[in-house]
Parts: sequence; C-alpha cells; structure tokens
Amino acid sequence: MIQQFMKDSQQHNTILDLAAALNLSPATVSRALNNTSYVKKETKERVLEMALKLGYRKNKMAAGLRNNKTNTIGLILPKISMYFHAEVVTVVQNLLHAKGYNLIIGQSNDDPGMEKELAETFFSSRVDAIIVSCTLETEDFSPFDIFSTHQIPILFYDRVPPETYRARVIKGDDFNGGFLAGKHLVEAGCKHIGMINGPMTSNIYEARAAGFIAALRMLQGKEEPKLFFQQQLQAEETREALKKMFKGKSKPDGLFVTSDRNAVTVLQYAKENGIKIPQELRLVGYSNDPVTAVVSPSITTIDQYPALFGEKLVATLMEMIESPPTDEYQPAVITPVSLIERESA
Amino acid sequence: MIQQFMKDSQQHNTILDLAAALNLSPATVSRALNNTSYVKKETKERVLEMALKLGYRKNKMAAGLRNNKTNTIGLILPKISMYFHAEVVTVVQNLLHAKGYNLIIGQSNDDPGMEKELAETFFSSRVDAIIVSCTLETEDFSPFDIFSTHQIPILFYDRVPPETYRARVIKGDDFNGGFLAGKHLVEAGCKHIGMINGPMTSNIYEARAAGFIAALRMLQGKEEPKLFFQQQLQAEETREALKKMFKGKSKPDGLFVTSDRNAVTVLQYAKENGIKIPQELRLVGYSNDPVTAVVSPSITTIDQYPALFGEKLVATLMEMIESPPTDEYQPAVITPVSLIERESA
DNA sequence: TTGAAAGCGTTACCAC
DNA sequence: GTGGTAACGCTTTCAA
Repeated sequence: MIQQFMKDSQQHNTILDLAAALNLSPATVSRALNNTSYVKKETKERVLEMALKLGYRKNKMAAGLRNNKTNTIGLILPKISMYFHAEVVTVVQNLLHAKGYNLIIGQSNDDPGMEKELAETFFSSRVDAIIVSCTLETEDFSPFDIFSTHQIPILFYDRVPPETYRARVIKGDDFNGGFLAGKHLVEAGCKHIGMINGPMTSNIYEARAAGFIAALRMLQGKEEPKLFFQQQLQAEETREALKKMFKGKSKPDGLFVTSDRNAVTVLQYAKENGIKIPQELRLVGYSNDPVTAVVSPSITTIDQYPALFGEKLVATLMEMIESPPTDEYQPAVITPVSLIERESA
Repeated sequence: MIQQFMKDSQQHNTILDLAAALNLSPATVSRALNNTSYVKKETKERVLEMALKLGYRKNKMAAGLRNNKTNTIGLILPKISMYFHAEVVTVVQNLLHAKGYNLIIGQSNDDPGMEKELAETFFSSRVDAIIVSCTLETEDFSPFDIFSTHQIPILFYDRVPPETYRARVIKGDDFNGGFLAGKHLVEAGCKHIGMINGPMTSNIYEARAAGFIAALRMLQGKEEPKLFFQQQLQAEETREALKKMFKGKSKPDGLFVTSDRNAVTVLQYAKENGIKIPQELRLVGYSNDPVTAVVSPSITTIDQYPALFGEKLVATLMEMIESPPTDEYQPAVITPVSLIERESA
C-alpha cells in the first residue's frame, strides 16, 4: 500500500509524494507540517504519520528559497582553537540550535583576504544574519557592507571595527581589563612595570593598553611606562621582547601580557633564565585560559566570562533579527571582565 | 543607465536582472557566470562586468535546489574545544574551503539526542556529505542510516561505530598508542603500572586499553594489570580513582591516563599529595595537547598528528564524493601516533 | 553562440 | 478546511 508511493531509496520524498499518498493537496500537507493556519486535527495526524512512514524531511533549500529565510547564521572568527573563541562559539551554537538556527562557522586564520571570501560565501548562502570577530589586521571593513545594504543583521564581537564604521558591536571591557591588570601590579608594589601587547591595529589590544596606561598614570604617577612592547603575538617575538627588557639595568618587576598563551611563554622564559616569579617578576595574563590555572606558578589573569559573552551575543542577535531594522545609533554592548588572582602576581 | 536596473538596495539582484540589463537571456548569463558551455568571449566579459557593477552574487539555495548539490559538508563532533578536534576542524575547513565547500559544524556536547538532531538538521540542509565523530555513549547508529540509504557519503572519524555497522571510518592508531604508553612505562622500570581510562563504550578508549594491556602482558609477563580504572573523563572522577589507587599498600609507580586533561589533573593531585613525578610516579597522557608541554613537569604523551589526520579525512571524503558509490568493503583508514617523551616519564 | 521554457521543493495567495 | 497554482533563482535540455 505504502510501498507503491515510495521512490527509489536514494530519492528524497517531497511534499508532493506525501500529498499523493494521502490524496491531499501539497498546500494542506505543508500547512499540517508547519502548524500554519488551520488544518483538521485528523488530517494533521494523518500527514504527520505518513511523513514518518515515508521518512520525509523538509528540503531546507527549497523552503529557504521560497521564504527568503534560511534559519542559518554565519560566524566568522580568526581561529577557533583560541580558548575565548571556542567557548563563545560553543555557547552561541547551543543557544542558536535551541532557537532553530543553524550555524556556519568560517575561520579567517587572521587573513583579511580569507575573511572577505568568507563574507562573500556567507552572503551567497543567504544567511539570516552574520557574526564577525575580525582579523588582527582588518582595516578595510567594506567587505561587510553588503550585509548592511541588504538589511542583513551584522554583529561584530571582540575584535570589532572602529566607531566610525557604524555597526552593532559587542565586546569585552578591555579598557577595564587593562586597568585592573595595571592596578594589581601597582598595588603589589611593582616599580618597573612593563607590558607585552598585541598589534595596536586591533581594538582589543589598543583598549587593553589604554586601560593599563591609565592605571599606571593614576596610581603610580608615571607619565609613561618605559618597558613597553607591541608585537604580533607569537612566542618567538615574545622571547625577543623579553630579551630586550632584561638586557638593560632597569629590569621590569611586573609585566602585563595581553594574551595567556604569551604569559605562559614568559613563564617558560623566566624559568630558563632563573627569574623568580612572583618574587622577582609579577605576571598578569589575559583571558583566563585554563592553562593559566595548571602551570606553576599559576598565572593571575583577566577573565572575560565567555559564556556570558555568548549569551549576550545571541540575545543581541535575536533582537536584531526580530525587530525591524532601525537607523538609530546603538551603543556597543560591553561585557564585564574581572581579575583572577593566582600565584604569579 | 545602470541605475535604472538596480532594485531597491535591500533587494538581491538576480540573473534575470543581469539579463535584462544586458539584453541577454538568463541562460546565457548563467553560462557566462559558470564557465559552462561556450559563450562568446565578449559576451562573457560584459556579463562579468555587469555582475560586478550590480553587485550580483549567486543565490546558493536556488542553485542547490536546481543542481541537487549544495557544496556544503556537515561535521558533527562532541566538543570543539577539545584540542584534537579543534585542530582537525581547522585543517578540514581550510582544505574544504579551498575546494569550494562550506562546512557546517554541529556540537553534540556528548549527548546522543543532540547528535541525532544534528544529523536530521544536516540531512534537511541536504549536505553533500557528512563527517561524524560520535559521542562517548552513542550505541544506536541508526540516526545516520538516512545518509547511506540516500547515497550521501558519510565518514566517521576518531570515535566511530563498530565494524558491524558498515561505514567508512578513519581513526588514529589507538591500539598502538596504548601499546607505546605501556611499553614506555615498562621500559622505564615501572613495576606497578595502572591506567585511568575513559568509558569503554567508546572505541578509542577500548582500543587504547587493549594496546596498553597487550604491552604489559608481552613485556612484563603480567596476566592483568591490577590498578585499572575506567570512568567518565571528569576531573572529580579522576581524583576519586587516584584516591583509591594510593590508599592501598601497593601504590602505582607508573600511570597511563588516556586523556591529557586528566593527566594534568593527576599532576595536580600528585603535587597536592607530595607524590614526586617522575621519581615516584611516571605518567603518560594522550593527545599531545599543548598544555602537556608547559606544565611542570612536562607530560609524556601520545601525539595523534591532527593536521595529518585532517588531510586524510578530506582526501577520503573527496574520494567518496567524487567516485560513484560502491558496496565494496572499505577498510578503516588508520593514522599514525607516536610517543612524545617529556619529563613525566 | 544564444534563447525559451521546464523544473528543483516549498509556501502563500486566492478560490471554493 | 482544503485545493489550485504561481513564484522564489537557478540551470539545462532542446531548438534555432
């Protein structure tokens, strides 16, 4: 009876197949499947039962084409293996899944060219919205213009464009993170405080540095911290920076390293060179990567609450998707940070 | 001139718009855009130029619907923040992107229910193929049957179904990994060797245990290692296991912990309880998570070469997508592992 | 070398 | 409550 309506197993059953098997119109079947408008209770049950029997699954592409809505969100980030990003992605994906959304993830590998390609691809896939954390070097944000011009919600997070590029933004309180680090080192009695930072082209490193310097100025009365290095956050460069710092006579006794991975590198360098942490050098990292808790000495660091961050991200995104687009200025959402005190400082 | 063909900026330009603007048929435009069949060189250039001018981007859904090919691959894994998986995903995504494929990632959070849901969703999205690393508890693999019955390539990796479930598989050499760990501990002179393992419902832990036991039998002549615990890989349970192990009089002097995160937990437990590593207890972990290199003492572990793993994964998948489906038995692809010797053993 | 037209699977409008 | 049908944007046969 039913077999006769089944196609070759490799074929996909469609609404038309269901309709034929039930002597109904495709319209009614669609209504029954989607709970839209009224369908006789009995009819609905028959449809659902048959759908199960024939192993029917909606073709999302067809639905997407018709509805101009894909229930897919694109997410572009530099590297998924970074602790903060991995945590955020996990939360975002779980929350979106619960709301019936699919997530497409693209890694730019910190390459602006790749970032642009991903933006194009996601646009072609007609994502309903897009979430972006930029590369360290993104200076041209025009590849993202297509989204705003087509009224597709775009939300930047963590590494975001400058305010001059009008866009919705959610980011951690990097200024405060830097400030807390500086304050902690000053209050620990450090006199020669240095910093190893990421490239200033990225808002997060710029803000962490600003907060850090503000703390030193305010609490230490110093005009400008002397031992101050910027670099790409590679282990080799960190070692170079350390070599320079410890060559002179006024060695640092406190160091703020704006990424935990690099803070670990500092730890290793110190061990290799007989520098005692925290006795001779106090150290503060950034992100509360679990690794900071298990090295010894454990590393004092700044927690960014990635789970909370992810929740706010999704809440903001949903608001953007559901509410009609507005030209009103929307201030950046800032999520909290706090200092986690451990052995290194 | 051109403006008159532009729609409201929020609308998407289509092939019809291009065709109208150029006085061509949509067919020709499509051919020009896709390099399919011959189009006069000049026509093609005009099309491409206009596409650029109007900011045309192909609607992938429409193309997918028509072609029955989405250029999208689904990937289901337990948790993206695990080192091995993060690395594999990165490689897989980069390689697939280079080949023009999109990747949809879904995290099951080690929940078989979620895993099933993701499989359904990806099927609905009509992915061209699917890659799966199962949850620790997946025992019913039938949610994946839809893919094989519809001739959609499915490739399991790392945590895979038993051989009785006929499917293409690629996995690390877990047996050998276990063997290497056992051998290393025996050769280091350990007499009371124990193991802390994950749940035996998962093939990876089952194989690591088998290899480990084989090594002890072969090299130590022991019938059965005595200090042997299985558990879910949570820190608390690891501590429980350790407490039991070190309560009795015959304490272990060598320990194989089948996950690096737990090996770190062992390290901390040892520190807290004054057990000297490696003098009193030699320790071997699994995965070569970067954390094992930076804790002290650094942890001897088994490297799984995730980058190589990812390459083989993509190569196998491409072969499955491109070659006609076959019923021939395809043996599992096994990727190499090796022991990384560090301070802990 | 190009055009006309059908069709992929779904949904929503308009009838009845 | 339900059915008929057009339309979403693209590609591909068939014809010219």
